[in-house]
Amino acid sequence: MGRTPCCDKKMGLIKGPWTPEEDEKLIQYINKNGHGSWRHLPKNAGLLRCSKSCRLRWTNYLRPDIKRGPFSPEDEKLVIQLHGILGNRWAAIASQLPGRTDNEIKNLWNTHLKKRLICLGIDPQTHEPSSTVNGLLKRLPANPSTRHMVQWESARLEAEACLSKESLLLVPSSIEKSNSDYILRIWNSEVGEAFRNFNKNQETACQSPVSHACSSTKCGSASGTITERSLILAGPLAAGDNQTDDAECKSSISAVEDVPPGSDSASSNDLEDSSESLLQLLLDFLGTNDMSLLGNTDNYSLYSAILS
DNA sequence: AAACAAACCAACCGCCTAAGC
DNA sequence: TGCTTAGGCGGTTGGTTTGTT
Repeated sequence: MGRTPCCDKKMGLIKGPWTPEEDEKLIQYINKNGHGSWRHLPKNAGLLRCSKSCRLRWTNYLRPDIKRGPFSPEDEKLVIQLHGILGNRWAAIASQLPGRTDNEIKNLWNTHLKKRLICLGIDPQTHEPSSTVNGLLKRLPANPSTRHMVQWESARLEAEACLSKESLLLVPSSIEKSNSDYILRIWNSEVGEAFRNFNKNQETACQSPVSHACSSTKCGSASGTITERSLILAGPLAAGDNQTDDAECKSSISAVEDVPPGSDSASSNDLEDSSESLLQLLLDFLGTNDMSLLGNTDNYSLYSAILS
């Protein structure tokens, strides 16, 4: 069936770039009256524009709280991290970067960040390692990456749950139910199973089954997992961005290739690593009631470990 | 200086969802 | 309950700018 176009059948509507005069009309009208119903705004404001066009122009360009200018390395890093969790949900990502619009972030991703990930041999959609970089076969992680992929998928589910939960928080009676639903969801996932297995293993191998002190941290041993690659990617970004994309790619790739040969031995500890992160993920989730989880990456043990 | 290519980004298009009737 | 519609979102396009030969 499809939705009826809001206004494209109307004759005489202007399309294409906005003129300063149109911008001024829109700004003055909204400042005076608020946008109210977007459908009636063009007529009331004296604009020969479709309502969608007006809304888009306002939200993506004219809004006073829009932050113009280049993205900082921190912002770029955050976008990469959030994309790894949320996927192409630009609006959700934008909500974590005040003053930035979904369109802006989408453009940033499509023109810069995606290419950098590809250069690093990372599939920008799945954030999984791909098999080649610049035609060269790259070392692929074995089981560890699989675990991390599962972990990341779980994190994505969690983030989506958080997004849903945010709206449910307004309905007190649903909070308890939704909390348990999310936890149950994670618990029943493969990650939850890994977590339970981890506990079993730790009971025999360690005195304190769910103690952080019990797990060794191997953040420095980049075995090619996506979280670690994200760090590698973030390096040149944080170091100041005067390099060209190509130069960034080369330096980043060399960083990947410079991983000491013995680093893959980390695989013996991968279950610990993965499960430790999972544990923290669950603990963080239990203790988190709003989107600050996504806003502050330090809450993610994954990131805090990586970024340390 | 001109031609071409690549990069950038504003804007459009169409689908989805939720609210209202 | 089902239909209509406004608003919102993500994908894509195409015009403009910048860089390279």
